[in-house]
Amino acid sequence: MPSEQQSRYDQKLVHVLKTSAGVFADKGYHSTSMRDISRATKMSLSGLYYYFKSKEELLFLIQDYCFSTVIDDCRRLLEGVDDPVRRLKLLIENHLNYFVNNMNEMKVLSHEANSISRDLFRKINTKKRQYVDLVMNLLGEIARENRVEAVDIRVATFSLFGMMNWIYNWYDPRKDVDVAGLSSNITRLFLSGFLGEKALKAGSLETGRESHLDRDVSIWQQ
Amino acid sequence: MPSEQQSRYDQKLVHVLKTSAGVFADKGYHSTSMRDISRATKMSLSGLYYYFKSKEELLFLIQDYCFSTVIDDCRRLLEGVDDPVRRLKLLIENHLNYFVNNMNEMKVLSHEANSISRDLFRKINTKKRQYVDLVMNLLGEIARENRVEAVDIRVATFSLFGMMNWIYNWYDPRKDVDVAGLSSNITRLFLSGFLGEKALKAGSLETGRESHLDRDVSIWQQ
DNA sequence: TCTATCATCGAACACTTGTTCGAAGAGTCT
DNA sequence: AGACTCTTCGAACAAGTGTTCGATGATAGA
Repeated sequence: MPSEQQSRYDQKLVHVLKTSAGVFADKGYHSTSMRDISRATKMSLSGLYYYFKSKEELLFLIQDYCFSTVIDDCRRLLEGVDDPVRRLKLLIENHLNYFVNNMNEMKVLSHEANSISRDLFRKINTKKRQYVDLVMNLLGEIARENRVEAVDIRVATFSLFGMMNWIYNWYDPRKDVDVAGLSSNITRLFLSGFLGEKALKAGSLETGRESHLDRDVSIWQQ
Repeated sequence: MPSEQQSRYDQKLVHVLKTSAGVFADKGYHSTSMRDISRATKMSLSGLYYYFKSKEELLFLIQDYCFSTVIDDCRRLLEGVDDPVRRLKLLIENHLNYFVNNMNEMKVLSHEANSISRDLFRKINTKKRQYVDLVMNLLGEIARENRVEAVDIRVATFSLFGMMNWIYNWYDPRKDVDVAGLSSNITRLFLSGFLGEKALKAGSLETGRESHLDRDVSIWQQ
């Protein structure tokens, strides 16, 4: 519904990207052949190259599109929210929600980060660094406000990312708690861990089920 | 010193495994060719096949050897320790210490878990499941003792593994805190997060620098 | 020194890989 | 209809893949 303004080209490109992401997520980038992609997309081998000029660019398009959306959504969500703890909670919620609903793409993004050459890697990495810095600064702010001590901010930052990004290794939507549960669990786990004994004083830690995210679930809004 | 009982064969095998692990960690398993391994080990292409019968078995040997050591070390370390919190702390310490000192092998183990075929995958996965269960039971015990509520044990378990296993994506021994610091940070982060406001009551959470691990640092004890 | 096992090697094989190219189909305008 | 661009395709190529095989050097026990 959001826009039938996409050209046939865009629609098909999106279809190819999504399908390819599924195959990459399943078999891994390097052991997926262009023939596998051709089979999955029901397009001829050479026909694929009308949409990108190399297998690597295909990977890049998936990663870039996917990551850009996470960041944009995040920015939009945090707009106007000042309390850093609240900001962090929203960020975690957004990240996990997106991850679970676009597991294939996010797995490719997390797992194949180094399967890409220098130039293209740079492009994605600047965005990634911005995102990481956002979290790191947020944690720094929270630490200052709550006089958190004896915690290395870098370790804390990447511990949080580890908790969130590792889920593609184990999370099964059919067996495990739903996204809201996952989100509140990880938020509580990390935040009260980070704040330590000061967790209660910090307030705003109610694990309410009131999700701020019932928006579209797909990256490619198709 | 632990044993010069190794035959020339064993010594060379270990050398090949360690070198290969380095290449795999660097370029990834699937985009490393046997010719790359041949170059790195300074052995002929065909000569390699005297030590394993396929590229996949090489990967398996690395993973199996590496993971077996982590588990064995862990078992030995936990022997006789009863307090579950203490047990968990030792486990985390062991895991991280091993990870940092054998970054290549552990990266291959974490990152290339699915690059292996069904049969061999099974072999490693039974060990892995034992290890995961150990942690999961430990957390269950701790949760019961301390009346931890509103935390999904499975989420908590894999969050911990996420924190620990993600480090190959960011940890740089030259820039970051040392292993002891990493260990105490993550332990504190996770444990006081898991216990929540009951962290203090649980005691034994002093982040003492008294490491229980000044033992051998290499997997292959060469 | 002879011999049997261990360890290594060069050369080749069969196969898959990513990518290209020219041609032909589909779609839309005049 | 024709003309023009957008999209798709089959066939082929050069390069790289994992693996095998028979032969040769090294090693150590008799």
